[in-house]
Amino acid sequence: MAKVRHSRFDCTPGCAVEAAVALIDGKWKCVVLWHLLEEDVLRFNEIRRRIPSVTQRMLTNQLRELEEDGLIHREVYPQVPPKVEYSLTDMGRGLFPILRALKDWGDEHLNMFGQNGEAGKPTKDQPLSTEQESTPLAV
Amino acid sequence: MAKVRHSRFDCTPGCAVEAAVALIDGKWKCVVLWHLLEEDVLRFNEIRRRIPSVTQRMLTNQLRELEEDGLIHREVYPQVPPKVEYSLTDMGRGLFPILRALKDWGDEHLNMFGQNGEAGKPTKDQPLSTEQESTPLAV
DNA sequence: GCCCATAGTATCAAAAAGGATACCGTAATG
DNA sequence: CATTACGGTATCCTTTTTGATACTATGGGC
Repeated sequence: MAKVRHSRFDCTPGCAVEAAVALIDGKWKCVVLWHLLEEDVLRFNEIRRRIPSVTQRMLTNQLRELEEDGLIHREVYPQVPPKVEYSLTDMGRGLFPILRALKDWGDEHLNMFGQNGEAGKPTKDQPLSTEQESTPLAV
Repeated sequence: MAKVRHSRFDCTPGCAVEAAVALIDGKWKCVVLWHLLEEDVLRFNEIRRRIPSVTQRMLTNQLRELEEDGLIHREVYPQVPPKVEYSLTDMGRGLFPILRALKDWGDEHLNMFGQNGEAGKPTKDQPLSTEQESTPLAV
């Protein structure tokens, strides 16, 4: 994902948007960023414990990509039980308005989730797809 | 993508964020949304012409997912040369602050793209060669 | 001597996303 | 009669992403 990210810039007005989306796109990146916004500094397993269902490999991947993109800083302490601290860079902290806007939108429109877990899954049995009966007439 | 979207809500503070990201996640969704923000109403092939490198199948997919998520409205006119109009719903228009924030961030931090096709990391592909900036770009 | 914690790698397999191509039915156009 | 435009489907294939599992090195506690 971090490899071919900037391969489609044929969308003139959406370039920056897409580029920014690409940075926070990833199954766990937002959550990681969010936790780092809250806690400032976290070690690898601290993050892991805060996101129970992430696997070690995925967390490593996401952290590496975030680091490549300059959003987080990785500080390795040459200790023998390894110690690695993750924190946001200035650039990463700059994402706050985006995450804020995302969260606001989500809170406003998707607040049916979050309280009861799996609430509405509008996959294929939701009636909002085919408006067969009320099609406006042609001109 | 639209199928397993709400399957990981174990991230207490990031729920809404992730849910919102999931909606605009997809290779062409942002661009489509952006164009619809600009033009209000567009037909299928109008969108297609504005995004030259999207395939018919992908555009259909993205539009269907956006529709499923309630972000766009699909109006089918029962004409014989088919006519389908796409427009944003209120919910879709509500995404504007997000896209705005994304674009601002991108403009601020990634402005090395878009003007001169260097300075980035073109990776292994073509270094984003087709960079014809000629559209009005009113946003 | 054995096990745990730390922060990862390596490898394989499955699933999802995306791309390429061909096809559909009809109306108007040439 | 053939072609074009419209808005898609259907099918096959490749690439990308994700998951599961096993493995590493080392020091300290038991």
